[in-house]
Amino acid sequence: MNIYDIAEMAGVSIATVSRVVNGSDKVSETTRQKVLNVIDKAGYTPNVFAQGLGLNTMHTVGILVPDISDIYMSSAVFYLEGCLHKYGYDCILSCSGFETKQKEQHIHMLLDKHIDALILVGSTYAGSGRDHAKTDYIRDAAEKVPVFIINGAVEGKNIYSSVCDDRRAVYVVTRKLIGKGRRHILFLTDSHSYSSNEKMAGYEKALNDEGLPVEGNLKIHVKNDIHYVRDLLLKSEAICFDSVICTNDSIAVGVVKFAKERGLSIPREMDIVGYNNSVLAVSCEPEISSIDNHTSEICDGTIENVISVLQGDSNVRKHFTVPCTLVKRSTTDF
Amino acid sequence: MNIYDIAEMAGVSIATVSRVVNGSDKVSETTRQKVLNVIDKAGYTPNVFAQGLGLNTMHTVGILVPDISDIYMSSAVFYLEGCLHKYGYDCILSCSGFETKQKEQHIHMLLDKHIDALILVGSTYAGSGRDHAKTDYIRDAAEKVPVFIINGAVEGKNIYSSVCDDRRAVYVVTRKLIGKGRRHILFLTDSHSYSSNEKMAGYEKALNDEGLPVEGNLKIHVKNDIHYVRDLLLKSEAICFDSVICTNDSIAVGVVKFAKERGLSIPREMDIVGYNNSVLAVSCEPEISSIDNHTSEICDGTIENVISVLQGDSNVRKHFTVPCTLVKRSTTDF
DNA sequence: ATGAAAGCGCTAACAA
DNA sequence: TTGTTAGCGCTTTCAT
Repeated sequence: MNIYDIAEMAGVSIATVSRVVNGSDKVSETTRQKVLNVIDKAGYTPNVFAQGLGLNTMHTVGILVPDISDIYMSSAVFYLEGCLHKYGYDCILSCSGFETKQKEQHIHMLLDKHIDALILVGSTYAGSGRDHAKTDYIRDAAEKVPVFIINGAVEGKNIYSSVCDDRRAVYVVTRKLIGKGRRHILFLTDSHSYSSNEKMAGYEKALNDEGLPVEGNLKIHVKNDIHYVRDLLLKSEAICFDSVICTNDSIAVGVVKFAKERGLSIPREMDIVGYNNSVLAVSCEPEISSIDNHTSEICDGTIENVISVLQGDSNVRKHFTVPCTLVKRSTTDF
Repeated sequence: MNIYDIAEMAGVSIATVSRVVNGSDKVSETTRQKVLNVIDKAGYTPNVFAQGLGLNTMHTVGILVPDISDIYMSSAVFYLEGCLHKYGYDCILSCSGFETKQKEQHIHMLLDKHIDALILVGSTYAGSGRDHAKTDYIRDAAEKVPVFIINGAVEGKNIYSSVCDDRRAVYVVTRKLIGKGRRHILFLTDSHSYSSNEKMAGYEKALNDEGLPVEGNLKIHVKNDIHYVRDLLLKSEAICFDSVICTNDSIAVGVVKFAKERGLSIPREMDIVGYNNSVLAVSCEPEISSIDNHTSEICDGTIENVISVLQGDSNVRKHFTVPCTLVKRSTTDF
């Protein structure tokens, strides 16, 4: 069942069928209806490969994610897919892990499929935000298709990025903590990504602005694992702290478990702040105050950009920022 | 940069290039190397649309999921994508929601892309397992491509299904509960899916086998929402129960919150069993004993099937079952 | 072992 | 408004 069959059945040429299928206005209403009827009866769908060959697009965008089983990224993909679907785009999903080699390999595989755009989810793709060379592979990809980064900033032609204002969010929270009287604020992260660095920058700036020292042993890199974090803190009797800022909720849950094990009263003796405002924040007791990075807004905004760029719109923001907000629960009292 | 360019540069015909690219053995080693060199230098990749047009495949499989932000499904997709990638397949991901209309629409969109196979993740696609007509849309899809169901059983030509032995797992746990002396076991589910029904069947059979009545008000459908569950139970003073089996961990967390609010000692005064053994089970306090349905095994097994079917292998299991196991934590003591 | 040429199903430029 | 036809880049049959 191809365009020739439909043309014959409708008594028109394939060009006319093509026009009808593609909604051209250069077809009389009569023939349009005639063709539409035939198409409907025959249940005809254009062959996407042939369309792709002619137009060099199959209306797909590639979504690259380090780990879709991560609760934050899966919800991002959920929003992205939903928006894209509305605009008639399908998405090819690929999980690259966190290693550069693999990231590049996955990007190649996606580019080979002639995707219309590439979306990189998570700041891991933005490198540390310091070493320019480490993001060269993104600029390479951008030679072929527009690249959109969710929560990461990379400079380059044909690259569009979005971030949430992590630096500011952590800055504000840290100052609140200090204002309340905290003096030993632990900063726990599981990553060296752009986003993680931004958060840390906010943390350090707040300390500086308040005239407090930035203590090296209060900035710790941990595994993204509840029990690992709990056990690490239980073992680390040397470091003393009275509050904790975590770069995701999973880490924060580990801290809550630590505090309970130690018999600490939360938040009286220890404030705990999580990140991403995921279901993990409300699954433990006390429920965790968590910084919400408004994933849905970032994703919506990004897809708008994607569509604009694909439609040749020139007024597209190369970079936009979404504010973060602290969702207050029971592990803080400010 | 196309096959003609390569042919010219290598001084051979496009047919030869094609043979080399596709690993045909009807090429002399000399020319193979010559062509390979040119391809390498030029950085040539075949146009997948043209390949697709000729071969009617682009080596993609469609993955349909009701909600990728769900922690269980995102980890399933994680395994699936990983396996498929190994075999050189890309996956097109689509999130259909739980409504039949939408499911069908999404399946159509996937089929239009000429996917090589369709994977349906989650028992929501298998209907209740009772009403045959409700799964007709799956059989329709199976006319076009082989369909594989993760955790659901549907009969039909070209349909391959996999389930975990939910019925047995719940049966065993329920009997353990009864053996321990529990007499009012609450069963909480958020779905009417095949899997949910299986779990309930195991629950009921255990009660029957132990000579206990199946009380209607102890089988409750709830929303998949921690606070909703907690509040519902707090309000429901009329129903009395001494233990709870939940069809996912999120519900179980709600029950834990309820029990703590009521000041109940867990598991002395109340046993709680979760499902899926997700991170939610270990994020609360006490940590939840949860039935693990071995998602990775199901996914691995399914992808093996996918590859076999696509390679024309005839010895493929139409249906396989993976056992579930209870991961014991602190909300049970047997 | 290699090449010539006919499709695969569609879009779009050009003609009518 | 409609039709004719030349690609799009590849695979594959059939010669050689």
